[in-house]
Amino acid sequence: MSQPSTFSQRVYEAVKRIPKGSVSTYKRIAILAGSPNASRAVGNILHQNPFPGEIPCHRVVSSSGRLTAAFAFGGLDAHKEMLLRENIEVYGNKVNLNKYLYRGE
DNA sequence: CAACTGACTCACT
DNA sequence: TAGTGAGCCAGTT
Repeated sequence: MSQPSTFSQRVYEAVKRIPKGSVSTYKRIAILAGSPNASRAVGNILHQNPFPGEIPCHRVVSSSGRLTAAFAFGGLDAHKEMLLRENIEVYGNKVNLNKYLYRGE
């Protein structure tokens, strides 16, 4: 736990770090995981979602604040509902990154 | 071991 | 504004 071996492990940790009421982008997670260009890998890893409930993947959106259409829990609709539940306003299928984006510390 | 896929992003037309 | 192409990374087959 002190030394996450796989990139995926680091991705999970980064996603879990996102505070409630905030969102993060795949790119941001990739950077936190150690690879700024691994945005694709992040999406793939989250899609596997080995720990639904522990990994708030619904707080992870694309770089433009767009929600994912292939959400593992039920689709874009479920994704939107979860964001609304976190007090995050969703415009159509997008969120205001300028307002909800978690900039880390 | 090599190739393909995929919740991505950026740039150009 | 919208659509297409190329580049990058990790995991799976």
